[in-house]
Amino acid sequence: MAEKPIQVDSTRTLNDIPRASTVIGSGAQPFALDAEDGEKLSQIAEASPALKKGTHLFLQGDPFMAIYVVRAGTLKTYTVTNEGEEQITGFYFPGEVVALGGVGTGEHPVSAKTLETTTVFEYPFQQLDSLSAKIPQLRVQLMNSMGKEIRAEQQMMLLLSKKTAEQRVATFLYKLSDRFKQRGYSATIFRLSMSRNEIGNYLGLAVETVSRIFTRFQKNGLIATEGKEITLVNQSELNTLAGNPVLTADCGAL
Amino acid sequence: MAEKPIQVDSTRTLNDIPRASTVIGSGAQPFALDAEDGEKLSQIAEASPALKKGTHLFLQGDPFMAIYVVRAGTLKTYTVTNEGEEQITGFYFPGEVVALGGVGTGEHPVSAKTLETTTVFEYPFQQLDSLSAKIPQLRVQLMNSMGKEIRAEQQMMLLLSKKTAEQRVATFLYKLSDRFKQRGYSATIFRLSMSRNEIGNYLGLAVETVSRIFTRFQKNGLIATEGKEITLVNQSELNTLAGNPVLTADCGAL
DNA sequence: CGTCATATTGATACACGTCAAGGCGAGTGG
DNA sequence: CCACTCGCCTTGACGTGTATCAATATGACG
Repeated sequence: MAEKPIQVDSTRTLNDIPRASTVIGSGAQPFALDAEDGEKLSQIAEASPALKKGTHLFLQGDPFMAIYVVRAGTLKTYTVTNEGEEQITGFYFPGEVVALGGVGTGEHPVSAKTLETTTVFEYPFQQLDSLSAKIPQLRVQLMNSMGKEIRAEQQMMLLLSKKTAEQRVATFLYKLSDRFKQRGYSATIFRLSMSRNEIGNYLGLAVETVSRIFTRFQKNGLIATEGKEITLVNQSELNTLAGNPVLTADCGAL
Repeated sequence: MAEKPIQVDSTRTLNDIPRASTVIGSGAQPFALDAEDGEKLSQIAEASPALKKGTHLFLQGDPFMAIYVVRAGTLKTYTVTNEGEEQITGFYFPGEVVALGGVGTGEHPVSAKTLETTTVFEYPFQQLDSLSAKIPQLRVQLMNSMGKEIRAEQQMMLLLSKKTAEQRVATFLYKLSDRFKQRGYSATIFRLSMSRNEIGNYLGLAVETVSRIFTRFQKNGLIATEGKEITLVNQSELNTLAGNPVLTADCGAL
Protein backbone atom coordinates (compact mmCIF):
# COMPACT_ATOMS: atom_id res chain seq x y z
CA MET A 1 0.00 0.00 0.00
CA ALA A 2 2.73 2.38 0.99
CA GLU A 3 4.55 1.41 -2.16
CA LYS A 4 1.66 2.12 -4.46
CA PRO A 5 2.91 4.46 -7.15
CA ILE A 6 0.89 7.42 -8.31
CA GLN A 7 -1.23 6.53 -11.28
CA VAL A 8 -2.01 9.03 -13.94
CA ASP A 9 -4.15 9.15 -17.05
CA SER A 10 -5.41 5.67 -16.30
CA THR A 11 -2.62 4.36 -18.47
CA ARG A 12 0.48 5.59 -16.81
CA THR A 13 1.95 3.80 -13.86
CA LEU A 14 5.48 4.50 -12.82
CA ASN A 15 7.25 2.49 -10.18
CA ASP A 16 10.28 4.46 -9.28
CA ILE A 17 8.67 6.99 -6.97
CA PRO A 18 11.01 8.68 -4.54
CA ARG A 19 9.72 9.45 -1.11
CA ALA A 20 9.31 13.06 -0.15
CA SER A 21 12.60 13.72 1.54
CA THR A 22 12.02 17.22 2.80
CA VAL A 23 9.12 19.22 4.01
CA ILE A 24 7.23 20.14 0.91
CA GLY A 25 8.36 22.77 -1.51
CA SER A 26 10.54 25.75 -0.99
CA GLY A 27 8.15 28.61 -1.61
CA ALA A 28 4.83 29.08 0.17
CA GLN A 29 4.50 25.82 2.04
CA PRO A 30 0.98 24.66 2.77
CA PHE A 31 2.20 22.19 5.36
CA ALA A 32 5.11 23.66 7.26
CA LEU A 33 5.97 21.79 10.42
CA ASP A 34 8.93 21.40 12.73
CA ALA A 35 11.59 18.79 11.99
CA GLU A 36 10.03 15.95 13.94
CA ASP A 37 6.48 16.37 12.69
CA GLY A 38 7.73 17.15 9.21
CA GLU A 39 9.41 13.78 9.22
CA LYS A 40 6.10 12.07 10.01
CA LEU A 41 4.43 14.00 7.24
CA SER A 42 6.99 13.14 4.62
CA GLN A 43 6.60 9.49 5.63
CA ILE A 44 3.16 9.44 4.11
CA ALA A 45 3.88 11.65 1.12
CA GLU A 46 4.79 10.27 -2.24
CA ALA A 47 6.47 12.31 -4.91
CA SER A 48 5.18 11.89 -8.43
CA PRO A 49 7.43 11.51 -11.44
CA ALA A 50 7.51 14.37 -13.90
CA LEU A 51 4.07 14.46 -15.48
CA LYS A 52 4.24 15.84 -18.95
CA LYS A 53 1.87 18.46 -20.29
CA GLY A 54 -1.69 17.31 -20.76
CA THR A 55 -1.54 14.48 -18.22
CA HIS A 56 -4.49 13.90 -15.95
CA LEU A 57 -3.65 13.62 -12.27
CA PHE A 58 -7.19 12.42 -11.65
CA LEU A 59 -10.52 12.52 -13.43
CA GLN A 60 -13.89 13.77 -12.27
CA GLY A 61 -15.60 10.76 -10.74
CA ASP A 62 -12.38 8.98 -9.78
CA PRO A 63 -12.40 7.70 -6.19
CA PHE A 64 -11.07 10.34 -3.83
CA MET A 65 -8.05 8.87 -2.12
CA ALA A 66 -5.52 11.65 -1.72
CA ILE A 67 -4.83 15.34 -1.98
CA TYR A 68 -1.85 16.81 -3.81
CA VAL A 69 0.58 19.64 -3.45
CA VAL A 70 2.16 21.03 -6.59
CA ARG A 71 5.93 20.77 -6.43
CA ALA A 72 6.77 22.22 -9.83
CA GLY A 73 4.68 23.17 -12.84
CA THR A 74 1.01 24.09 -13.14
CA LEU A 75 -2.28 22.26 -12.90
CA LYS A 76 -5.81 23.20 -13.83
CA THR A 77 -8.95 21.68 -12.37
CA TYR A 78 -12.22 21.61 -14.27
CA THR A 79 -15.72 20.19 -14.26
CA VAL A 80 -17.77 19.20 -17.24
CA THR A 81 -21.45 19.90 -17.71
CA ASN A 82 -23.77 17.25 -19.07
CA GLU A 83 -23.55 18.94 -22.45
CA GLY A 84 -19.82 18.28 -22.29
CA GLU A 85 -18.86 21.90 -21.74
CA GLU A 86 -15.75 22.33 -19.66
CA GLN A 87 -15.50 24.85 -16.84
CA ILE A 88 -12.09 25.47 -15.34
CA THR A 89 -12.42 25.91 -11.58
CA GLY A 90 -8.84 26.77 -10.71
CA PHE A 91 -5.16 26.99 -11.62
CA TYR A 92 -2.60 25.62 -9.18
CA PHE A 93 1.02 26.65 -8.81
CA PRO A 94 3.88 25.24 -6.73
CA GLY A 95 3.03 25.02 -3.05
CA GLU A 96 -0.71 25.02 -3.65
CA VAL A 97 -3.04 22.23 -2.57
CA VAL A 98 -5.19 20.44 -5.13
CA ALA A 99 -8.26 18.20 -4.77
CA LEU A 100 -9.74 19.61 -1.56
CA GLY A 101 -13.17 19.63 -3.20
CA GLY A 102 -13.18 15.86 -2.89
CA VAL A 103 -13.10 15.87 0.91
CA GLY A 104 -16.24 14.32 2.29
CA THR A 105 -17.35 12.75 -0.95
CA GLY A 106 -16.35 9.44 -2.39
CA GLU A 107 -15.13 10.85 -5.65
CA HIS A 108 -13.32 13.78 -7.17
CA PRO A 109 -15.80 16.50 -8.21
CA VAL A 110 -13.34 17.85 -10.79
CA SER A 111 -10.61 16.63 -13.11
CA ALA A 112 -7.02 17.81 -12.71
CA LYS A 113 -4.73 18.20 -15.70
CA THR A 114 -1.19 19.48 -16.10
CA LEU A 115 -0.59 22.60 -18.18
CA GLU A 116 3.11 21.86 -18.51
CA THR A 117 5.57 19.35 -17.14
CA THR A 118 4.59 19.06 -13.51
CA THR A 119 5.50 17.15 -10.37
CA VAL A 120 3.37 16.82 -7.25
CA PHE A 121 3.40 15.30 -3.81
CA GLU A 122 0.59 12.92 -3.04
CA TYR A 123 -0.85 12.71 0.48
CA PRO A 124 -3.21 9.77 1.07
CA PHE A 125 -6.09 11.48 2.76
CA GLN A 126 -6.81 8.77 5.32
CA GLN A 127 -3.29 8.94 6.64
CA LEU A 128 -3.26 12.71 6.53
CA ASP A 129 -6.42 12.77 8.60
CA SER A 130 -5.18 10.43 11.31
CA LEU A 131 -1.86 12.23 11.40
CA SER A 132 -3.72 15.51 11.85
CA ALA A 133 -5.15 14.13 15.10
CA LYS A 134 -1.65 13.96 16.53
CA ILE A 135 -0.28 17.14 15.02
CA PRO A 136 -2.51 20.13 15.79
CA GLN A 137 -0.51 22.33 13.47
CA LEU A 138 -1.15 20.03 10.56
CA ARG A 139 -4.86 19.97 11.31
CA VAL A 140 -4.94 23.74 11.35
CA GLN A 141 -3.00 24.03 8.13
CA LEU A 142 -5.19 21.53 6.37
CA MET A 143 -8.30 23.45 7.29
CA ASN A 144 -6.62 26.71 6.41
CA SER A 145 -6.02 25.39 2.94
CA MET A 146 -9.67 24.49 2.62
CA GLY A 147 -10.74 27.89 3.91
CA LYS A 148 -8.46 29.52 1.38
CA GLU A 149 -10.06 27.52 -1.41
CA ILE A 150 -13.51 28.58 -0.26
CA ARG A 151 -12.52 32.25 -0.23
CA ALA A 152 -10.89 32.02 -3.64
CA GLU A 153 -14.06 30.55 -5.06
CA GLN A 154 -16.23 33.19 -3.43
CA GLN A 155 -14.08 35.81 -5.11
CA MET A 156 -14.54 34.02 -8.42
CA MET A 157 -18.30 34.01 -7.98
CA LEU A 158 -18.18 37.75 -7.48
CA LEU A 159 -16.01 38.16 -10.55
CA LEU A 160 -18.24 36.00 -12.72
CA SER A 161 -21.48 37.63 -11.78
CA LYS A 162 -20.54 41.27 -11.31
CA LYS A 163 -17.40 42.22 -13.22
CA THR A 164 -17.00 43.30 -16.85
CA ALA A 165 -14.70 41.46 -19.23
CA GLU A 166 -12.03 44.11 -18.75
CA GLN A 167 -12.24 43.88 -14.96
CA ARG A 168 -12.04 40.10 -15.11
CA VAL A 169 -8.85 40.06 -17.13
CA ALA A 170 -7.31 42.80 -15.00
CA THR A 171 -8.22 40.90 -11.84
CA PHE A 172 -6.80 37.70 -13.28
CA LEU A 173 -3.46 39.29 -14.10
CA TYR A 174 -3.30 41.08 -10.79
CA LYS A 175 -3.95 37.93 -8.78
CA LEU A 176 -1.46 35.90 -10.79
CA SER A 177 1.12 38.59 -10.15
CA ASP A 178 0.35 38.44 -6.47
CA ARG A 179 0.72 34.69 -6.30
CA PHE A 180 4.04 34.76 -8.11
CA LYS A 181 5.30 37.48 -5.83
CA GLN A 182 4.37 35.44 -2.78
CA ARG A 183 6.49 32.60 -4.12
CA GLY A 184 9.45 34.88 -4.57
CA TYR A 185 9.14 35.26 -8.33
CA SER A 186 8.84 38.47 -10.26
CA ALA A 187 5.50 40.16 -9.82
CA THR A 188 5.82 42.11 -13.06
CA ILE A 189 7.13 39.66 -15.60
CA PHE A 190 6.05 36.05 -15.85
CA ARG A 191 4.94 33.30 -18.16
CA LEU A 192 1.31 32.33 -18.60
CA SER A 193 1.30 28.56 -18.58
CA MET A 194 -2.34 28.48 -19.69
CA SER A 195 -3.68 29.25 -23.15
CA ARG A 196 -5.91 32.20 -24.00
CA ASN A 197 -8.68 29.71 -24.38
CA GLU A 198 -8.19 28.47 -20.84
CA ILE A 199 -8.05 31.99 -19.49
CA GLY A 200 -11.32 32.76 -21.23
CA ASN A 201 -12.92 29.59 -19.99
CA TYR A 202 -11.85 30.29 -16.42
CA LEU A 203 -13.07 33.88 -16.55
CA GLY A 204 -16.35 33.12 -18.26
CA LEU A 205 -15.34 34.86 -21.50
CA ALA A 206 -14.86 33.89 -25.12
CA VAL A 207 -11.28 33.52 -26.32
CA GLU A 208 -11.77 36.41 -28.70
CA THR A 209 -12.76 38.71 -25.88
CA VAL A 210 -9.66 37.81 -23.89
CA SER A 211 -7.50 38.40 -26.93
CA ARG A 212 -9.08 41.78 -27.65
CA ILE A 213 -8.61 42.91 -24.06
CA PHE A 214 -4.98 41.82 -24.07
CA THR A 215 -4.34 43.95 -27.14
CA ARG A 216 -6.30 46.85 -25.67
CA PHE A 217 -4.24 46.67 -22.48
CA GLN A 218 -1.10 46.69 -24.60
CA LYS A 219 -2.21 49.75 -26.58
CA ASN A 220 -2.94 51.54 -23.32
CA GLY A 221 0.49 50.68 -22.00
CA LEU A 222 -0.77 48.53 -19.15
CA ILE A 223 0.96 45.36 -20.18
CA ALA A 224 3.36 44.02 -22.78
CA THR A 225 3.04 40.53 -24.19
CA GLU A 226 5.28 38.33 -26.22
CA GLY A 227 3.47 35.08 -26.74
CA LYS A 228 2.97 33.59 -23.32
CA GLU A 229 5.44 35.93 -21.64
CA ILE A 230 3.71 38.90 -20.09
CA THR A 231 4.97 42.06 -18.44
CA LEU A 232 2.85 44.21 -16.20
CA VAL A 233 3.89 47.73 -17.18
CA ASN A 234 1.40 49.74 -15.16
CA GLN A 235 0.50 47.67 -12.15
CA SER A 236 -1.44 50.28 -10.20
CA GLU A 237 -3.64 51.14 -13.15
CA LEU A 238 -4.28 47.44 -13.67
CA ASN A 239 -5.16 47.13 -10.03
CA THR A 240 -7.59 50.01 -10.30
CA LEU A 241 -9.23 48.44 -13.34
CA ALA A 242 -9.52 45.18 -11.46
CA GLY A 243 -11.65 47.02 -8.95
CA ASN A 244 -9.35 46.38 -6.05
CA PRO A 245 -8.75 48.78 -3.23
CA VAL A 246 -5.85 51.03 -4.13
CA LEU A 247 -2.95 50.19 -1.87
CA THR A 248 -1.09 53.40 -1.51
CA ALA A 249 1.75 53.64 0.95
CA ASP A 250 -0.35 55.48 3.48
CA CYS A 251 -4.02 54.73 3.79
CA GLY A 252 -4.29 54.40 7.49
CA ALA A 253 -5.69 57.84 8.17
CA LEU A 254 -9.29 57.08 7.50
CA MET B 1 -16.02 33.51 28.23
CA ALA B 2 -18.34 30.58 28.08
CA GLU B 3 -21.14 32.90 29.07
CA LYS B 4 -20.51 35.39 26.33
CA PRO B 5 -23.78 35.84 24.49
CA ILE B 6 -23.93 35.99 20.74
CA GLN B 7 -23.73 39.53 19.51
CA VAL B 8 -25.58 40.62 16.47
CA ASP B 9 -25.82 43.75 14.40
CA SER B 10 -23.29 45.46 16.63
CA THR B 11 -26.19 46.74 18.69
CA ARG B 12 -27.94 43.66 19.88
CA THR B 13 -26.68 41.75 22.86
CA LEU B 14 -28.94 39.34 24.61
CA ASN B 15 -28.01 37.61 27.82
CA ASP B 16 -30.41 34.81 28.16
CA ILE B 17 -28.75 32.31 25.89
CA PRO B 18 -29.69 28.71 26.45
CA ARG B 19 -27.03 26.11 26.01
CA ALA B 20 -27.44 23.65 23.19
CA SER B 21 -29.10 20.81 25.00
CA THR B 22 -29.23 18.24 22.26
CA VAL B 23 -27.12 17.32 19.34
CA ILE B 24 -27.88 19.91 16.76
CA GLY B 25 -31.05 20.02 14.76
CA SER B 26 -33.35 17.29 13.72
CA GLY B 27 -32.90 17.22 9.97
CA ALA B 28 -29.62 16.82 8.18
CA GLN B 29 -27.13 17.15 11.00
CA PRO B 30 -23.70 18.46 10.09
CA PHE B 31 -22.26 17.26 13.38
CA ALA B 32 -23.84 14.00 14.38
CA LEU B 33 -22.01 12.15 17.13
CA ASP B 34 -22.73 9.48 19.70
CA ALA B 35 -24.20 10.43 23.05
CA GLU B 36 -20.92 10.92 24.88
CA ASP B 37 -19.17 12.95 22.22
CA GLY B 38 -22.37 14.80 21.44
CA GLU B 39 -22.40 15.93 25.04
CA LYS B 40 -18.90 17.38 24.69
CA LEU B 41 -19.92 19.16 21.54
CA SER B 42 -23.01 20.71 23.04
CA GLN B 43 -20.85 21.93 25.91
CA ILE B 44 -19.16 24.37 23.62
CA ALA B 45 -22.20 25.33 21.55
CA GLU B 46 -24.30 28.33 22.33
CA ALA B 47 -27.79 28.79 21.02
CA SER B 48 -28.69 32.22 19.75
CA PRO B 49 -31.93 33.96 20.56
CA ALA B 50 -34.42 34.40 17.75
CA LEU B 51 -32.82 36.82 15.33
CA LYS B 52 -35.42 38.78 13.48
CA LYS B 53 -35.34 39.33 9.73
CA GLY B 54 -32.55 41.57 8.50
CA THR B 55 -30.21 40.96 11.44
CA HIS B 56 -26.53 40.52 10.78
CA LEU B 57 -24.94 37.49 12.39
CA PHE B 58 -21.54 38.87 11.48
CA LEU B 59 -20.12 41.40 9.06
CA GLN B 60 -17.42 41.08 6.44
CA GLY B 61 -14.20 42.01 8.20
CA ASP B 62 -15.39 41.03 11.66
CA PRO B 63 -12.88 38.86 13.54
CA PHE B 64 -13.46 35.20 12.82
CA MET B 65 -14.21 33.52 16.12
CA ALA B 66 -16.84 30.90 15.48
CA ILE B 67 -18.82 28.99 12.93
CA TYR B 68 -22.58 28.61 13.02
CA VAL B 69 -25.19 26.01 12.27
CA VAL B 70 -28.64 27.19 11.30
CA ARG B 71 -31.26 25.85 13.67
CA ALA B 72 -34.34 27.47 12.17
CA GLY B 73 -34.85 30.10 9.49
CA THR B 74 -32.62 31.17 6.62
CA LEU B 75 -29.39 33.09 6.24
CA LYS B 76 -27.64 34.61 3.26
CA THR B 77 -23.95 35.37 3.03
CA TYR B 78 -22.58 38.06 0.75
CA THR B 79 -19.47 40.01 -0.12
CA VAL B 80 -19.29 43.59 -1.25
CA THR B 81 -17.09 44.90 -4.03
CA ASN B 82 -15.17 48.13 -3.64
CA GLU B 83 -17.87 49.86 -5.65
CA GLY B 84 -20.28 48.74 -2.96
CA GLU B 85 -21.99 46.14 -5.10
CA GLU B 86 -23.30 43.18 -3.17
CA GLN B 87 -22.77 39.60 -4.28
CA ILE B 88 -24.66 36.89 -2.47
CA THR B 89 -22.43 33.84 -2.05
CA GLY B 90 -24.89 31.45 -0.49
CA PHE B 91 -28.20 30.73 1.20
CA TYR B 92 -28.23 28.58 4.34
CA PHE B 93 -31.08 26.48 5.69
CA PRO B 94 -31.50 24.54 8.95
CA GLY B 95 -28.68 22.09 9.55
CA GLU B 96 -26.26 23.89 7.28
CA VAL B 97 -22.93 25.29 8.40
CA VAL B 98 -22.16 28.98 7.95
CA ALA B 99 -18.89 30.94 8.05
CA LEU B 100 -16.46 28.25 6.89
CA GLY B 101 -14.85 30.73 4.52
CA GLY B 102 -13.33 32.42 7.55
CA VAL B 103 -11.21 29.42 8.52
CA GLY B 104 -7.54 30.24 8.28
CA THR B 105 -8.02 33.97 8.08
CA GLY B 106 -8.42 36.43 10.88
CA GLU B 107 -11.69 37.81 9.65
CA HIS B 108 -14.93 36.86 8.01
CA PRO B 109 -14.66 37.19 4.23
CA VAL B 110 -18.43 37.64 3.93
CA SER B 111 -21.33 39.10 5.86
CA ALA B 112 -24.19 36.91 7.09
CA LYS B 113 -27.74 38.24 7.32
CA THR B 114 -31.05 36.64 8.25
CA LEU B 115 -33.79 36.46 5.62
CA GLU B 116 -36.45 35.76 8.22
CA THR B 117 -36.60 35.08 11.93
CA THR B 118 -33.69 32.74 12.51
CA THR B 119 -31.89 30.93 15.30
CA VAL B 120 -28.43 29.43 15.12
CA PHE B 121 -25.94 27.50 17.19
CA GLU B 122 -22.58 29.11 17.64
CA TYR B 123 -19.42 26.97 17.87
CA PRO B 124 -16.30 28.86 18.96
CA PHE B 125 -13.79 27.71 16.41
CA GLN B 126 -10.83 27.33 18.74
CA GLN B 127 -12.75 24.95 20.96
CA LEU B 128 -14.17 23.11 17.99
CA ASP B 129 -10.68 22.59 16.66
CA SER B 130 -9.21 21.23 19.87
CA LEU B 131 -12.26 19.04 20.38
CA SER B 132 -11.79 17.69 16.89
CA ALA B 133 -8.39 16.36 17.93
CA LYS B 134 -10.10 14.07 20.45
CA ILE B 135 -13.12 13.15 18.35
CA PRO B 136 -12.08 11.82 14.95
CA GLN B 137 -15.68 11.79 13.78
CA LEU B 138 -16.04 15.48 14.50
CA ARG B 139 -12.87 16.26 12.61
CA VAL B 140 -14.11 14.31 9.63
CA GLN B 141 -17.49 16.00 9.71
CA LEU B 142 -15.97 19.43 9.97
CA MET B 143 -13.83 18.83 6.93
CA ASN B 144 -16.74 17.26 5.11
CA SER B 145 -18.70 20.44 5.62
CA MET B 146 -15.86 22.45 4.16
CA GLY B 147 -15.53 20.09 1.22
CA LYS B 148 -19.24 20.43 0.59
CA GLU B 149 -18.95 24.20 0.58
CA ILE B 150 -16.11 23.99 -1.94
CA ARG B 151 -18.13 21.75 -4.23
CA ALA B 152 -21.20 23.96 -4.00
CA GLU B 153 -19.14 26.95 -5.00
CA GLN B 154 -17.54 25.11 -7.90
CA GLN B 155 -21.02 24.33 -9.15
CA MET B 156 -21.93 28.00 -8.82
CA MET B 157 -18.89 29.00 -10.86
CA LEU B 158 -20.02 26.66 -13.59
CA LEU B 159 -23.52 28.08 -13.45
CA LEU B 160 -22.33 31.67 -13.56
CA SER B 161 -19.97 31.27 -16.44
CA LYS B 162 -21.69 28.71 -18.67
CA LYS B 163 -25.44 28.61 -18.09
CA THR B 164 -28.18 30.76 -19.62
CA ALA B 165 -30.59 32.74 -17.47
CA GLU B 166 -33.22 30.05 -17.92
CA GLN B 167 -30.84 27.29 -16.91
CA ARG B 168 -29.74 29.25 -13.86
CA VAL B 169 -33.23 29.70 -12.51
CA ALA B 170 -34.13 26.09 -13.27
CA THR B 171 -30.98 24.93 -11.49
CA PHE B 172 -31.73 27.16 -8.54
CA LEU B 173 -35.23 25.78 -8.09
CA TYR B 174 -34.10 22.24 -8.59
CA LYS B 175 -31.37 22.50 -5.98
CA LEU B 176 -33.63 24.20 -3.47
CA SER B 177 -36.13 21.42 -3.96
CA ASP B 178 -33.41 18.88 -3.37
CA ARG B 179 -32.26 20.52 -0.16
CA PHE B 180 -35.78 20.69 1.21
CA LYS B 181 -36.38 17.08 0.36
CA GLN B 182 -33.22 16.08 2.20
CA ARG B 183 -34.57 17.80 5.29
CA GLY B 184 -37.82 15.92 5.06
CA TYR B 185 -39.87 18.78 3.66
CA SER B 186 -41.87 18.77 0.47
CA ALA B 187 -39.74 18.77 -2.64
CA THR B 188 -42.51 20.20 -4.80
CA ILE B 189 -44.09 22.96 -2.76
CA PHE B 190 -42.14 25.38 -0.59
CA ARG B 191 -41.69 28.99 0.35
CA LEU B 192 -38.88 31.12 -1.06
CA SER B 193 -37.53 33.05 1.90
CA MET B 194 -35.44 35.26 -0.37
CA SER B 195 -36.69 38.06 -2.61
CA ARG B 196 -36.57 38.02 -6.39
CA ASN B 197 -33.85 40.60 -6.10
CA GLU B 198 -31.76 38.28 -3.96
CA ILE B 199 -32.33 35.37 -6.31
CA GLY B 200 -31.15 37.51 -9.21
CA ASN B 201 -28.14 38.73 -7.33
CA TYR B 202 -27.16 35.20 -6.38
CA LEU B 203 -27.60 33.91 -9.92
CA GLY B 204 -25.86 36.81 -11.61
CA LEU B 205 -29.07 38.10 -13.20
CA ALA B 206 -31.16 41.25 -13.09
CA VAL B 207 -34.37 41.09 -11.06
CA GLU B 208 -36.38 41.67 -14.21
CA THR B 209 -34.84 38.66 -15.87
CA VAL B 210 -35.68 36.44 -12.91
CA SER B 211 -39.23 37.73 -12.91
CA ARG B 212 -39.66 37.16 -16.64
CA ILE B 213 -38.36 33.61 -16.36
CA PHE B 214 -40.67 32.85 -13.46
CA THR B 215 -43.64 33.94 -15.55
CA ARG B 216 -42.39 32.02 -18.56
CA PHE B 217 -42.02 28.87 -16.45
CA GLN B 218 -45.58 29.39 -15.23
CA LYS B 219 -46.96 29.77 -18.75
CA ASN B 220 -45.19 26.59 -19.76
CA GLY B 221 -46.66 24.74 -16.81
CA LEU B 222 -43.35 24.07 -15.10
CA ILE B 223 -44.14 25.86 -11.89
CA ALA B 224 -46.91 27.72 -10.13
CA THR B 225 -46.24 30.71 -7.92
CA GLU B 226 -48.30 32.61 -5.44
CA GLY B 227 -46.09 35.32 -4.04
CA LYS B 228 -43.26 33.58 -2.29
CA GLU B 229 -44.96 30.19 -2.31
CA ILE B 230 -43.83 28.08 -5.22
CA THR B 231 -44.93 24.73 -6.58
CA LEU B 232 -42.85 22.66 -8.92
CA VAL B 233 -45.41 21.26 -11.34
CA ASN B 234 -43.13 19.56 -13.83
CA GLN B 235 -40.02 18.57 -11.97
CA SER B 236 -38.42 16.41 -14.62
CA GLU B 237 -38.75 19.09 -17.29
CA LEU B 238 -37.26 21.60 -14.87
CA ASN B 239 -34.44 19.21 -14.20
CA THR B 240 -33.79 18.84 -17.91
CA LEU B 241 -33.75 22.60 -18.38
CA ALA B 242 -31.31 22.88 -15.51
CA GLY B 243 -28.97 20.72 -17.52
CA ASN B 244 -28.86 17.93 -15.00
CA PRO B 245 -28.63 14.26 -15.80
CA VAL B 246 -32.11 12.82 -16.09
CA LEU B 247 -32.74 10.50 -13.17
CA THR B 248 -35.17 7.95 -14.43
CA ALA B 249 -36.14 5.03 -12.22
CA ASP B 250 -33.86 2.67 -14.04
CA CYS B 251 -30.59 3.94 -15.33
CA GLY B 252 -28.34 1.24 -14.03
CA ALA B 253 -28.11 -0.73 -17.24
CA LEU B 254 -25.48 1.35 -18.90
C1' DC C 1 9.05 23.73 -44.45
C1' DG C 2 4.50 21.87 -44.15
C1' DT C 3 0.89 20.97 -40.76
C1' DC C 4 -2.03 21.98 -37.13
C1' DA C 5 -3.25 24.30 -32.95
C1' DT C 6 -3.52 28.78 -31.10
C1' DA C 7 -4.05 33.67 -31.45
C1' DT C 8 -5.65 37.87 -33.44
C1' DT C 9 -8.83 40.89 -35.75
C1' DG C 10 -13.22 42.28 -37.93
C1' DA C 11 -18.34 42.04 -38.83
C1' DT C 12 -22.67 40.79 -37.06
C1' DA C 13 -26.23 38.98 -33.80
C1' DC C 14 -28.49 38.31 -29.59
C1' DA C 15 -29.26 37.51 -24.60
C1' DC C 16 -29.67 40.05 -21.03
C1' DG C 17 -29.17 44.57 -18.64
C1' DT C 18 -31.11 49.01 -18.08
C1' DC C 19 -34.67 52.36 -17.98
C1' DA C 20 -39.39 53.38 -17.26
C1' DA C 21 -44.10 52.64 -15.91
C1' DG C 22 -47.55 50.48 -13.65
C1' DG C 23 -49.53 46.67 -10.48
C1' DC C 24 -49.96 44.16 -6.36
C1' DG C 25 -49.78 43.25 -1.49
C1' DA C 26 -48.76 44.29 3.35
C1' DG C 27 -48.78 47.29 6.88
C1' DT C 28 -50.38 51.59 9.14
C1' DG C 29 -53.27 55.11 10.68
C1' DG C 30 -57.51 57.62 10.40
C1' DC D 1 -62.99 49.19 7.16
C1' DC D 2 -61.04 52.00 3.99
C1' DA D 3 -57.32 54.91 2.03
C1' DC D 4 -52.55 55.74 1.89
C1' DT D 5 -47.91 54.53 1.50
C1' DC D 6 -44.01 51.91 0.52
C1' DG D 7 -41.57 47.83 -1.11
C1' DC D 8 -41.49 44.39 -4.16
C1' DC D 9 -42.81 42.41 -8.30
C1' DT D 10 -44.14 42.42 -13.11
C1' DT D 11 -44.19 43.90 -17.87
C1' DG D 12 -42.66 46.49 -21.91
C1' DA D 13 -39.30 49.11 -24.91
C1' DC D 14 -34.70 49.79 -25.91
C1' DG D 15 -29.53 49.66 -25.71
C1' DT D 16 -25.18 47.26 -25.31
C1' DG D 17 -21.44 44.15 -23.99
C1' DT D 18 -19.97 40.21 -25.32
C1' DA D 19 -20.71 35.82 -27.99
C1' DT D 20 -20.53 34.03 -32.41
C1' DC D 21 -19.04 33.47 -37.01
C1' DA D 22 -15.46 34.02 -40.30
C1' DA D 23 -11.06 35.01 -42.07
C1' DT D 24 -6.26 35.33 -41.58
C1' DA D 25 -1.92 35.46 -38.87
C1' DT D 26 1.34 33.38 -35.96
C1' DG D 27 3.81 30.04 -33.83
C1' DA D 28 5.06 25.21 -32.28
C1' DC D 29 6.64 20.97 -33.75
C1' DG D 30 7.93 17.08 -36.41
